[in-house]
Amino acid sequence: MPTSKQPPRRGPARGTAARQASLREHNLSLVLGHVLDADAPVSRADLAAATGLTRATVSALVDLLVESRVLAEGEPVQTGTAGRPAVPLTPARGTLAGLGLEVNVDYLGVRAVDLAGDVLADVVVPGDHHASDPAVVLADLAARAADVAHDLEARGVDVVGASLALPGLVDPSADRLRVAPNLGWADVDLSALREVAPFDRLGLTVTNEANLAAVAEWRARRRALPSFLYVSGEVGIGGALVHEHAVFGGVRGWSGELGHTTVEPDGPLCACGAHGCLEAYAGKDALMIAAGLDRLGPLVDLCARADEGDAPALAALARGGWALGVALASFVNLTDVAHIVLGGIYGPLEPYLRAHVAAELEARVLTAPREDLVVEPSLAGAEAAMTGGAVEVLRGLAADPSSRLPA
Amino acid sequence: MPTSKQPPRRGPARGTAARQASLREHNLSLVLGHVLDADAPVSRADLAAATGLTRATVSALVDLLVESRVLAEGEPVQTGTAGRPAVPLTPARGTLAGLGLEVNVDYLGVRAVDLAGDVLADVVVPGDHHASDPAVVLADLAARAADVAHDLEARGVDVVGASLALPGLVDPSADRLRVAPNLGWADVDLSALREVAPFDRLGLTVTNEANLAAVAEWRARRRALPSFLYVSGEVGIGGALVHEHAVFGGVRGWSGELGHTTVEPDGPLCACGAHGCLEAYAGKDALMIAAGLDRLGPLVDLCARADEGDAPALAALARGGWALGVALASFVNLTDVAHIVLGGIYGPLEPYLRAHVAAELEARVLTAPREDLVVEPSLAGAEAAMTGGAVEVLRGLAADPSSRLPA
DNA sequence: CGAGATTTGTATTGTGGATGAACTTATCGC
DNA sequence: GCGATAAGTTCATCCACAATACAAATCTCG
Repeated sequence: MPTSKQPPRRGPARGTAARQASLREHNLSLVLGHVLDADAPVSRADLAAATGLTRATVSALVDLLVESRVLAEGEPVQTGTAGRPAVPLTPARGTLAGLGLEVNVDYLGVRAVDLAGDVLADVVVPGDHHASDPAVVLADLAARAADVAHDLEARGVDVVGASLALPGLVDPSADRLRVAPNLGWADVDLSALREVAPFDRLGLTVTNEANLAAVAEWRARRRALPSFLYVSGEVGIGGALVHEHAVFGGVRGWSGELGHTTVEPDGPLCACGAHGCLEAYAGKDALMIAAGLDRLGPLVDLCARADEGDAPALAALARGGWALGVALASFVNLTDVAHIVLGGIYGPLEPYLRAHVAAELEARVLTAPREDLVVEPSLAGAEAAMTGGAVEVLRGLAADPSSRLPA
Repeated sequence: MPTSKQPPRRGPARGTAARQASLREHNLSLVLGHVLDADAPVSRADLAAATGLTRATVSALVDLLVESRVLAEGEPVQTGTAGRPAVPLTPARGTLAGLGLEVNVDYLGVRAVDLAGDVLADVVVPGDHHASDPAVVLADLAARAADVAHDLEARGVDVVGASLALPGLVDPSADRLRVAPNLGWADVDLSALREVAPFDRLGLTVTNEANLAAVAEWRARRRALPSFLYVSGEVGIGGALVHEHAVFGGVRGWSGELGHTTVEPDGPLCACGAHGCLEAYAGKDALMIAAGLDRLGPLVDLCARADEGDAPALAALARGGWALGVALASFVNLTDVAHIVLGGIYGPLEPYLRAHVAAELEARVLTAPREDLVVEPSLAGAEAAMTGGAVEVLRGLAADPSSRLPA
């Protein structure tokens, strides 16, 4: 999880001493998790059966969660069966919200999501941030975030945290953005941002855009897909592996540079200085240029050309799809992931890429003859990373609801 | 961890209800972990300071662990400082042992290791298991394991479990070996093996050889390297990523087929049916044949030729090292791992491969200009997977020492 | 329509494990 | 030998969950 950071320890026996209060924390999180994951409202009795706790214990925990506005009680409904009707419990609406922020090449924005999944605020500001000044852009973003937080709090919503998505390599330990090629940013110190309102109150975590988009995808699939690879196609190509409902964040906290998987060692020169990287075949710039279009033009131009049967466009997509398939096949052999979600520009392009990707996967994945490998376009919607950031904040809350309990 | 298997759940709130006994389990494991990780014997007071538990609680926990022969108390030593001398606590020697088993192409064996790291029994039987009959080989292995377990128990050693390493894709959910190309095994049902002595008593987990070798490497480095990539070079090439002291086991429990990373999409045909896989450049067979040697010959032949300056041998190693570097660069870009350990045949070959690997990493790894990336030969010793299997059994014990408490 | 059955949720008492303070044990320094 | 110091133990207390009993709300059936 991008949010959790433990101090480094020498051995495998991580963690800290467990005391009585730890039981509370664990069981609060357990109960809350069951309510959040459920498709329909559940009762205290349901929770007791599902968790193995007694009804008395569940009641005590639920009362705490209701009091702290995390859960809401509905009106009892007659189900037609014998017995006292159950009180339905649901995630509270409009009480607590996570803030998801994003700076990307062509927009910035702020989105607030509550525990029920409702979007309480949504600000998306188009703009060209190519070669922009980080200080200016981030100050603009902070001001808009402060406005949103202020409005929400006036409406009685507690904002519990904020998460910023950036299209680049983030180093959480050094608290800086290492490099975001498409913004033209490098070595941006992020610690100063945490001193600025509203982040001085809310806190702020900064994460790679693909990782947070993957969280949004996970939620969009109703938390039902435990493991998948999210591929974020933009100018660069990011990947985020979700494994057992957790984003695998790379060894040092940043990762997923799928775009710099080598496809052909002596292939075209990539912006990174190496030859034959996936990005040089299947990044947005590479596709647009190969199709004879403006590098900065809208993606729909490429789709339109392809629909017309334009030969250069089709060739660009075939080559991009082929390269993507080669890179994904290696990735699948390494991780055995069985589900691949194509996001970013690959969402709309999926119909054009599909066959080319599938052919390489079929030829190169070891388990292809025996196992199903699903490749699908993303369901996470527009500005997925903004949604994912907000969801990630709420996931942090769900992992430790005791932090929100009234004193 | 290969040993732990939870039932699949829908959401992120994994785990089960925490009750009072959970505190004991957690804190027992915490205390034990500190003793196992320590470089020197520690006292109860040290443990209290390190864990945050009170001395009273630590004492109670340690007494349980001593009683169940997991920890041993030494004689108090005068340290020269004031105060009552501390009782040094160490992992018990010769009381509990894990059994590590392995079937590989040219040998099979059984190794027993205790909590102190001593090898209590070691049986390695050379033999050619190319195209062998799984039933015959596994029956042979079981008989030798039973002998070892019997001898140990006659010496008062409790054997707490067994772990089998196989050079292939293991599917723990279906309880079968899917395929082990170099043994010529495919779709071997492993559940029957669990009914045979001694595994009917000891239990048995089956894991990919590279994953267990990585565990051995982790221990050989004194548990001090939390994250690294272990590369197992044999006829095939496996990889195991250790992340925060845990083996990343792949999404479905098997993984790490580094050997089938595509190096050149139109490269030489690989045994898997695809073209240009790493294995076709840098697998043992590929190297030997390219050097003009017998595919099945000993590795020292290749080293000898290289030492003589034999041109085909040097060319084979250059090409293999180049391909390995290309594949590892993609892997590093995906995971940001900062430490690569070369095991199997790459241990002895490391001096010959080093420069070629490093050149490609330097050219292709995004963070190469800024970050140190260490590539080293393995320290885990011969038959690393056998050691790793035994260690893994003991790690399972350390994670839940309450299971060994006397009733 | 009323008595029993059934299920939900609450109140009460008991238990296990950690805490914290006081106590005992063993050594050092003077 | 005596105080200081540190390790380890004893014991009363607290806290969270378990178990049991009970109250509340609905259905079923005579």
